Amino acid sequence: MGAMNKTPSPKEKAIYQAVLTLFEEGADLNSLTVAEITGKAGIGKGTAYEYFSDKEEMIAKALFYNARQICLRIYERLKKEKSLYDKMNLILIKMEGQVTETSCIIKMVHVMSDNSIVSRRLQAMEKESEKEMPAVEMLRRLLLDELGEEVLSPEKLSYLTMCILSRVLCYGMLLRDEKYMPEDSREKMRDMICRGICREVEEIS
Amino acid sequence: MGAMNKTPSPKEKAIYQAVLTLFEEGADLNSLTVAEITGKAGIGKGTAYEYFSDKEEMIAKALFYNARQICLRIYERLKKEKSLYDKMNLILIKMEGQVTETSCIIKMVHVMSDNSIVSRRLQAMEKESEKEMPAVEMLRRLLLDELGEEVLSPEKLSYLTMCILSRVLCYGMLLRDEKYMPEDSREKMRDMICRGICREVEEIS
Amino acid sequence: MGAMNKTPSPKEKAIYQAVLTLFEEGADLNSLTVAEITGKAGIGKGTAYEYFSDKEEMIAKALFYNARQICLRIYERLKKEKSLYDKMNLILIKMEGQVTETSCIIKMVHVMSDNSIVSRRLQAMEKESEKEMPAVEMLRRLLLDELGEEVLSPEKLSYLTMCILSRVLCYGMLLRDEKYMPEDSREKMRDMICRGICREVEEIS
Amino acid sequence: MGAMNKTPSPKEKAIYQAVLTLFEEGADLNSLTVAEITGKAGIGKGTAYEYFSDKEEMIAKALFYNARQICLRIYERLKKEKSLYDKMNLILIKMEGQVTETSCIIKMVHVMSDNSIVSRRLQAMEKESEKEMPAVEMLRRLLLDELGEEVLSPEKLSYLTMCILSRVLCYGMLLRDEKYMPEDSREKMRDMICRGICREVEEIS
DNA sequence: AATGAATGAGTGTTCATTCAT
DNA sequence: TATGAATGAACACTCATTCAT
Repeated sequence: MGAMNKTPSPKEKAIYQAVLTLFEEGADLNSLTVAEITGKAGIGKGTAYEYFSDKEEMIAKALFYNARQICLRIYERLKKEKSLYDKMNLILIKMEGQVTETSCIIKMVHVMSDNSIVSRRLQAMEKESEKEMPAVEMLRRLLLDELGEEVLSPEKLSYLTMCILSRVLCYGMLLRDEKYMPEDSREKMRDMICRGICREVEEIS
Repeated sequence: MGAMNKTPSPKEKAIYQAVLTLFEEGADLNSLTVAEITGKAGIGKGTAYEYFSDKEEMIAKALFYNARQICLRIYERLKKEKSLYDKMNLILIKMEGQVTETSCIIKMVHVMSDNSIVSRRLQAMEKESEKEMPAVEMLRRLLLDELGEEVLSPEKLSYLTMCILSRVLCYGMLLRDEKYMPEDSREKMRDMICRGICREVEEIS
Repeated sequence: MGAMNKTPSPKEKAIYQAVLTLFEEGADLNSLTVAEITGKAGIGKGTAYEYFSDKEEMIAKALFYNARQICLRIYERLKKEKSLYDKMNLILIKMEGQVTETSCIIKMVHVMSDNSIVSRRLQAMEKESEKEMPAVEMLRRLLLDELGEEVLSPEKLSYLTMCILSRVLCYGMLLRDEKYMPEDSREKMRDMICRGICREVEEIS
Repeated sequence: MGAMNKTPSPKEKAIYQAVLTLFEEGADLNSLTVAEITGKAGIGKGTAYEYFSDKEEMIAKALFYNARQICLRIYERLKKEKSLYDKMNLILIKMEGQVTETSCIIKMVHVMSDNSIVSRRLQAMEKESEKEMPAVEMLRRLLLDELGEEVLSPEKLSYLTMCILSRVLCYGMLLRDEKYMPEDSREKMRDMICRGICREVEEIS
């Protein structure tokens, strides 16, 4: 019932933050335990159940909330960059390093395509709140800022959004597989990706 | 060392097939149980442990094996298509429908980026067997067929491979998020994607 | 560190008592199951793991605690006997009958010399708590009461302690092997043992 | 059916030897597995079941057989020693060191007083074969050699046998508890024990 | 006779969830 | 409202035993 719209209570925030921290510490979201979460949050196990109906809700809402906060933050930061190229480049640079803000967002994108219970919760939340995944929302806004409202058909907007998201995932995968990549090689790679995105946006719009 | 190279024994195959079937039935790979797997495979629980050291190995090897088989099959099928555009389009078409061969491959790509135990197993297998993920291997081969060996620098080849993979993932996500999309809308989307891929390949190579 | 020093909580006591009861019912300590123990203790299986890290700890601590309690009780009882002969005789008499308090102590002595996990736990507890096995502690105190502190060299004290303990074990074995022994025959045996002990104590001290 | 009386077949001997070796390697008799035993014996798992009805029989018979062989060997060796004192002293010296022939015999004595299945098997074998535990048999023979047949009442003979056995156990326990004991200290201890035994034998006989 | 692949009953342990305080 | 002790269902994994070859 639109829980997503209210400002979370301090206890809820504590849970959200705990999940984020655990994730940043390298935990596997699928094997997080309630004890770990509430322990990290500094509240009692029973208390968590006053605010969430079960473990999956804790994690799903935490992912959603955190991804949203991070996206808002990144969005503000990106405003300072002039060109689309620079904006994209900044996002890619932010993906380097083991665990980053960005990877939390990416994680959420990933989880969306599990068949896990958390995944189904996230999808339900998306439906219910009529909000898209924060990452998608951010990229869409970025595109609208760039191209002006209503220039694009919804289809093209969807395409371009996903297109950018996929490039970002792509860079993430490259970083994983060839993490020995030296910085100058990474720079070339980022350049190819950013130019690819810009080209595509021009082409489509 | 290189267990991946041997032809799997009938029992191993039974396990692999069972995991595939369960996945096709919508199971969450992270909450598969050994009892489910061996039950579906029609063998005793203990028997599985004669061939695999633990549950994670069963699932990881099953994913790897199945993805490989499917990729080989798709690769053969793609040979019949003349142009890169048609090849890509066929891959995308194959992704439609709730559970498909392709989505099994995509699943494996996903799992690779969990922090789950299965994920770590897959990564170890990749290292050890010195084989890439089947999906990557297939796309790379496709590109080499298209452009001829050694025209591309390894960097560009990696980039293009990931680039295509991420587009495919992207289409998968679009299908999920807006699955109400009517067929003609999907067709437009596929067209944009395939053209995007072709454009990129030309541009880079 | 020194968990042995605290008064056990009610749940811990329930576990200790359950192990004792099961042992009295003739169970093999090596094949006790957690389900049996917690069932007999009247608590949930999970609860036991709030107080003990694993099954072996349950059994080892139970043996230690029970043996200690029993030894304290016997020690008080023995104070009423005047002579060493009478004290020893009382201990031997207490050993008759299939399952007795004494046999619980003996059991612990036995377990100490397994290579079982429980055995290693007991030995570790002995080290850590810097307390000897309750049976040894009791006999040593008995000897000190008899002979006065510091009359004996530590070596001789150790020797005499073990000497008595081994006689008691010996009587236990005789009872097992020739349990058809009529009472008057047993009495003669006890007499020989007690006289042997007294003779030895005099001789050595 | 008196299986104890026949010379064991080569496969049986292999099992017996395997159990002995495993024991010498520090295995806990309670957690030996059939796979370990047959593996060490170099025969198939199924084969073992042609000769033994179950795991417990394997272990019980192995203990009995091995203890018997060892006792015979020790008995022959002891003949070379002139006095009872020297014989006893030799036995004690043989007990030093972590795992020894002697400790195998002691182990059997221990197992006899478990409530384990193996223990019950051993007791049944003792009954059925009308043979005592090898260690007891050996000590009894030793005493008869020393004192001549039929000087002693059966009761006194039993007492003295157990008396010696208990001293040996006693030394074993001392070695465990104070294994830091320097050699000269151990020598004193052995002296006390041997003199104790001799004194007792004289006294009683 | 000898084997070892196959089995599944049995066990230790975990952890989401509840509820008395 | 907040807690965490208590719970027991659920699960991975082991291993004695069987039986087809």
